[in-house]
Amino acid sequence: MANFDHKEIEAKWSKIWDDTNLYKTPEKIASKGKKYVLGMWPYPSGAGLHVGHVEVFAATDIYSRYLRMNGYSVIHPMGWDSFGLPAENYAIKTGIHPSIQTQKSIVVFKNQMERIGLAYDWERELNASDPEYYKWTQWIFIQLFKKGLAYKAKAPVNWCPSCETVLANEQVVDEKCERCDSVVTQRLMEQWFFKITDYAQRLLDGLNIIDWPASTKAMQRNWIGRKEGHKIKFDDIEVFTTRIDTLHGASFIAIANDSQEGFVGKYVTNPATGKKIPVWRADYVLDTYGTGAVMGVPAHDERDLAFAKKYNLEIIQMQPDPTMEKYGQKKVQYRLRDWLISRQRYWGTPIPMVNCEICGWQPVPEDQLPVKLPTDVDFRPTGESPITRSKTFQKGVICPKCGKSAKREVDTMDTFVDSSWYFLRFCDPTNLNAIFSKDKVKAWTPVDLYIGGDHATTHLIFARFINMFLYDIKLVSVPEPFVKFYKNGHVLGEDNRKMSKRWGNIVNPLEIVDKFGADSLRLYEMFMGPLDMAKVWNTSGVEGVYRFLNRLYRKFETTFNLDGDIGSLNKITNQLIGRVTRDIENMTFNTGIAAMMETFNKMSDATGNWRLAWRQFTLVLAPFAPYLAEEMWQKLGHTDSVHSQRWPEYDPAMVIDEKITMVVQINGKVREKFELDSGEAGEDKIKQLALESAKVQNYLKGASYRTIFVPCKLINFIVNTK
RNA sequence: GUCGGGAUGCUGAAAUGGUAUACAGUUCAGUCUCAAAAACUGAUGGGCCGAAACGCCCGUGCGGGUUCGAGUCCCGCUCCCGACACCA
Repeated sequence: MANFDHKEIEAKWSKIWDDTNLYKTPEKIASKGKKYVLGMWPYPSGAGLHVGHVEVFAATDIYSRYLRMNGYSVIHPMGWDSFGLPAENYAIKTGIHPSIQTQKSIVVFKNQMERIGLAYDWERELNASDPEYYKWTQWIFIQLFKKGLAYKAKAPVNWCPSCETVLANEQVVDEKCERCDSVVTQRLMEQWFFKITDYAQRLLDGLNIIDWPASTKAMQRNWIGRKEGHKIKFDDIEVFTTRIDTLHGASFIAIANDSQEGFVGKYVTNPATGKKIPVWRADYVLDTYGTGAVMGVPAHDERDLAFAKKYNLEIIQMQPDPTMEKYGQKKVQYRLRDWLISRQRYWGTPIPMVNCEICGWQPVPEDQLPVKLPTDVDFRPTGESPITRSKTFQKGVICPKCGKSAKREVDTMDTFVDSSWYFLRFCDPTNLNAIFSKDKVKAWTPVDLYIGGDHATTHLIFARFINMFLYDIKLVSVPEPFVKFYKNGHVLGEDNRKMSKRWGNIVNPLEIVDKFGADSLRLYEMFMGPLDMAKVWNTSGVEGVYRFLNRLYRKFETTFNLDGDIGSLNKITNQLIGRVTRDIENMTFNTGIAAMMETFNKMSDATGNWRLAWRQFTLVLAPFAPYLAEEMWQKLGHTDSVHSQRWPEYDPAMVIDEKITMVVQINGKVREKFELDSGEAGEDKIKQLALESAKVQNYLKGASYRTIFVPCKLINFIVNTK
């Protein structure tokens, strides 16, 4: 028998869903309430959608469809994190402007997303590199500046001498440039920072009220790195320590070193002992943490000991003494550092600041936003920001304060700024007068379910920070933007390695769609295992779910019209509804799909009203396999979409099996099984049956015993051996 | 080193403290076919006893413990993955 024609039904239903605007976000929120479901917006790369994207997007798609069927008003939007280095590098190589390449990639991505049946409201589509979007990214920068939370200061940055450009930390791998393998050096440059350190404690506290994976929370806690300790003065040198109880063992002071290790040539007083101790420069002391100086206690710290041994410094043996606390002052120290957002790159949001020789840095007046990215720019790297070379960018720029001629900032912002607030703009994506309407954001936020990669110490902390800032200036109504976050595990290539051109192990999701259909692709990726675990791709697994869908549809075609009395079918589909409901709620889609397969396997032996059974099955299948479910729904005689139906109710009374297998254990080992009517499976009955069994008798043999009875499960005879 | 997560058949994996290996894949055998593919049926942790059936033993990384009963809880390890890392 022929397989169902996935290409035909996908084309047919895609068009109808599009024409009827089926996935439009409702204007008014239903009495049941709202749900905001979001997958991290992707960078639209030239390579098109990756199977890893599909995993995230299929998961939010299933969940949002389920919530919609449960009567919630659901917002499930999508957009493009389109600024960034890959497009710029491509431009350097080919001369094609990044906006052209980006636009092309977006078209490809969007097409591919539609082909895998993702239920997005495209009327809310956003694009980070669109001036209508980055205008408001700039606006946020100015609000931060006005509150003293954006400032410019000298800072060391990563510099690739061969590419002649600044690199982000993520682009430095083992101290080498990710692209050309040159050793990266540090340069001191004037940079813009966001003062995220002001929010350190609140970012830490907020973790207690959100439902995130333990690992992501732990990473953020470590990153913030709160430590309670003491500041201690050794004359004019102040140190930070968490072990003030070892103060009397401090035999030297080590300060951060900007040239070479060695004795500074001066002594300071240990306040606890009154002794003079030497001050040394040491490699292991960081300028950026604490006070940039530590007290050296060789007897209690390995690094201090190593240093003391190396330079033959005194090692004082002692026991910790809590009374030392009186020599210091309590101090909370964080590891978190301010967020460096300047980039000497072209393809990003221009920093909306003007430098005046008299008035200093001034924000561009808000009515002059956006500061548009100039198009007359040679992207080739020369060591300065490419925008410097624009002939138009600085034309007629005046200081907003004094009106004299001034210069614009030529750096752009880190793309993580763009993605720190996009989830808010989705609530009111086309607003021309404001960043968004407060009411609309209040209505839809927080995000109820957020799924994506584990950017614990980048995107996920930056977005919390920006949201918290917007909360402080009363634009946003909740301090935490993402109530529940799920991270997806990586999908590895068939050879167990990260998918990469280098290994030639990349699976193109669209090839899978062509061959097996969008439903099979979705189902397979969800069936592979738990969402957050790393998975290895296996194409024969796709064939497995494909076979399942074909078997299902063939059976459907020959039975969907059969009416009949309520038979065993009704019970199995009721059980299915119960299981799949629970599995979607728990985000364990793999077991939900297994439940559908199991149910289908059972259906071949069952009897009853097939039409009713298929109706239930189709509704349960709909979030997972939207195309096939829609086709089945139509065959069942409906004229409206399966995706606007209510999620089926199940009758708990129907779910109880009338036959129960009771197990008889002897000392915890299974020795006998009985099938019983559920009404009869009481303790007395099962005990009587067990005692009648020759096998059980053999084990009991007149020995004394007691029993443990677990209703509907088992009876355990504990025999007194000896 | 610190923090987090894991370890179950040949593989992906399932299992509110209660019948371990559901659901798939793989492989093998069979049906159909001139043949192959597809589809369908069956088998697929190790061992023992057997002609077969029935049955028995061992099995969830290792060693202990709690419990009538442990993949699951507790203590101590080993290994793997991820993040951070001279953070005082």
